[in-house]
Amino acid sequence: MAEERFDFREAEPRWQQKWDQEGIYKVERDPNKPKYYALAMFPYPSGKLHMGHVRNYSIVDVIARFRRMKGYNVLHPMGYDSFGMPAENAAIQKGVSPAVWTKSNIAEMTEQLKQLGYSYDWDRAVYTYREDYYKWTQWLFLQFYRQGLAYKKTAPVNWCPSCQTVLANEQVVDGKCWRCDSDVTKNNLSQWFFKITQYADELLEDLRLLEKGWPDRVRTMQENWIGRSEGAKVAFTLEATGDKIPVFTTRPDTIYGVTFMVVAPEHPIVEKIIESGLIDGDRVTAIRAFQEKMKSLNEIARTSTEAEKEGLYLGVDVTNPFNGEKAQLWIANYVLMDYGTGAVMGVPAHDQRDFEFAKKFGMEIKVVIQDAAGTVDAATMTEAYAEPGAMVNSGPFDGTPNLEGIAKVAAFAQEQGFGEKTITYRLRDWLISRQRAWGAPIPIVYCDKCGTQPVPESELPVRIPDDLNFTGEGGSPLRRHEGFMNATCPSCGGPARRETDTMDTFVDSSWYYLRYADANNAEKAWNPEDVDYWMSVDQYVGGIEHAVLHLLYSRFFTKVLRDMGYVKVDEPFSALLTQGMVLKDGSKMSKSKGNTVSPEEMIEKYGADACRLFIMFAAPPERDLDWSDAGIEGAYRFVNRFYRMVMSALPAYQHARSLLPVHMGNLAGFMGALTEQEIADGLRKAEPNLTPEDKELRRMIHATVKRITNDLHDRFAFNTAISGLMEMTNAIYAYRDKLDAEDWNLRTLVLAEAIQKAILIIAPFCPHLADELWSKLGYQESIHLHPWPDFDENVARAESVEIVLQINGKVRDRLEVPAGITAAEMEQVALASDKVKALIDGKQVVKVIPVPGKLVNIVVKG
RNA sequence: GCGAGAGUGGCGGAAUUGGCAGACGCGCAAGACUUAGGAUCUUGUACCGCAAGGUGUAGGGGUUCAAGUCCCCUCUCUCGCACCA
Repeated sequence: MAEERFDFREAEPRWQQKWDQEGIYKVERDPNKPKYYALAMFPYPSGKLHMGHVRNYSIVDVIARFRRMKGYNVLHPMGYDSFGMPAENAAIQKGVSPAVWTKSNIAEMTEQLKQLGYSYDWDRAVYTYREDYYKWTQWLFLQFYRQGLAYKKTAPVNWCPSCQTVLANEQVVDGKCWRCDSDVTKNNLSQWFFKITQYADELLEDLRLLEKGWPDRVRTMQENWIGRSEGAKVAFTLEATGDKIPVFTTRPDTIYGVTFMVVAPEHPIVEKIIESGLIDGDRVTAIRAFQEKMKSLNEIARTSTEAEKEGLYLGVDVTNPFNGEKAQLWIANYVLMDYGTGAVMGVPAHDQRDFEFAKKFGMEIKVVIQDAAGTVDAATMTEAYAEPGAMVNSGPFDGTPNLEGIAKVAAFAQEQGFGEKTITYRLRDWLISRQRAWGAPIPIVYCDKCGTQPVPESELPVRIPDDLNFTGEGGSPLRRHEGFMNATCPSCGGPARRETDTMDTFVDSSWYYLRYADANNAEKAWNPEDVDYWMSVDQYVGGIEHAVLHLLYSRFFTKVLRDMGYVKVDEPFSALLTQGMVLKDGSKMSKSKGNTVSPEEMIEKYGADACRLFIMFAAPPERDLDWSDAGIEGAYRFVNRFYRMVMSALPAYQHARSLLPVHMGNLAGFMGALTEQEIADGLRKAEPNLTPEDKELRRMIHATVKRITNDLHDRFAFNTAISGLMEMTNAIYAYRDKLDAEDWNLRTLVLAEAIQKAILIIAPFCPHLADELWSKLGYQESIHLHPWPDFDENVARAESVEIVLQINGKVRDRLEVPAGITAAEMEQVALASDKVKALIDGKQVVKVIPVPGKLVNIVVKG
């Protein structure tokens, strides 16, 4: 008996099959229930699940199961983000087609997900690589195109030499490719973009809607990424050619302090100056050398704060439109072509970076903001003065407080016609072209006569041919596929070339959460009624690495689709939980370090339930979790301890049932289960016979149910919820040992109630174990369709509580007092305590502070 | 450099609103059962001290009857941004 264990190897697959057959996790729209959309970021089908996946999906599964039991209509779907490089690499290396490789990985991962007992509605699975999905990705592209939100332009773009494709800015991390870590270079190419900058302001503003639901960290990261900056644009004049060079500045109030100007080495004005013949050959050679040097450095090396400031005088001067003063024109490493206007005014007195540059190259420092004491002095200053002050040496603005000056100077420039107030963003448009074949082809053809033509919607999808030749050389295989390349122009019917770039896989994942609402629609991307019912996602869970990638793109998509009338929500994800990583020995699991833990082996050894329980118990969800082999052993032991607890209580449970009249619900016979109502009614009858131990167990159970419910509902404190469950289990063990079998009567309902509630609570964490034990109680229907246990406030309330007596804040005694005790009574009993009396003897009681139900602090002197 | 988060026993972590620091688990120790146990059950387990008692939440200071929690300074770690004009 003592060695009895939960036979997970037999029971887990059996329950999985039963759930599948009965379709208990399938979900439809239901106007009579509140809806709840629980979503995990869908995986790339790389082959096998890793522990990070298990953690992510276990968290969402617990949330989904809990909400389901709480009476919500829960949408909990899963799918695969299944376009992308690894499939193509497999094709190149192993000669297997990307589709075959992807499909077999999906099959394997789906099998694993099923083994873990996740409550997905598999009928709603989405697979981005399939025609029935990417047809709609292409359709969405056409909608964007029609709105002018998809456009093609030639620009310097990020190029990953290893992936042989361009990348969006968000996909370049520290100057390296987010996927393969190679150094990214800049290439000038004609590429397709989505105009995400058109939504920059709203994407920033609406972060406020997410204040409650999203972590500060992610909101801040998006805020920084969008990088809104208010200021002014002012055009300086290159007298020699008459060209205007606009600069962007956030400090127009310092414009009278300009002593030089710097442009990016690749700024077009540089070419113009060279072409104009204004400067001699030696200088041209020097400029060329400087440009070459900058080009050879990657972005990080060139623009890091650590890097020494480098610059070169171009030999020409510009004129400040405010005062007509001349300033030297330079190029320098620290000025970036793709931010602002690529040109910066140099105000060394009031900008630290300009100060350092001026010091190094011997430029004049001119003070135009003065502090109250008048101590800012160009001759003695050792760093830029960036504090507030009054404008000086600033013509008509002298005496103006500089913070007011910012707006006034900008307004003046606007009046005079050489500048304007403006806002600059760090955010760039989203480059979506990829020179890869395993993605959704961009539905565009090029006709010599008619130009760029969108593929008509009726001709979608533009299919990826299944006879592509993956060699790894010579660019995308689509380019070499004649059948794909050659198209007819939808406008004139003449011969045309097809666009051979595919879309960034982040386009696929920017709308998959909408497709889940209506996953099998062959006529439309989705039916608005379904999307309106299910959206927005109530709880989204995934890794922090998508803070400015997927999460920003999806927000953008939602806003565009809202403006086009396809969705009604402003934001796709009302609440976001970023789960921590799963570590081993303090560092990230990786094959190269050899510190991986395979979910497969863990499930095989301890079962899915133990695995899920450990991962939910070991750390709060947003924190990193260090995998511990001893820890999962502990979870495994608990699963069995729980199982034994219920099994050993079954005779008492059955005894209680035999004492109750057979109810309608129990007509199935003696194997029928006790309903909550029957237990509650029976306990009411048994009330006079209940011993203090009985009452204490009931109190403990009800109080703990309350606490756990709160942990799960309000704060995703799965770890403390599980510790509560363990405490319940410990209490039931202790109680059971005292329950004398000779003395059985309706009292055994106390135990019946306790185990029933405990099984219900463990259900979201250990779904197989719970259903197994639930059926042992006699229930025919799955526990996962049963409501979450409730608790009775009156039962949960303790009759007496232990209070602490403190003297000067130190604990000196403890007393058992009635729960409803008043502050005055507390004070009285505290001062009556022998221990307290002895300790305060001969001292003066200054103050007595009673805290109801908790403690009394006696402050004494002397 | 800027921004965010974190720092609590041997370890993972708990303390929800300023009110008993260390719940729960791991590990360890002892006992019971046992042919045996790495199974199971029970008990103990922050530190110092024989004890009474004292000390203790990165370090220092402060507010308060009372501080892991609030305020100020310092240190360390993690993450994000990083010459953004």
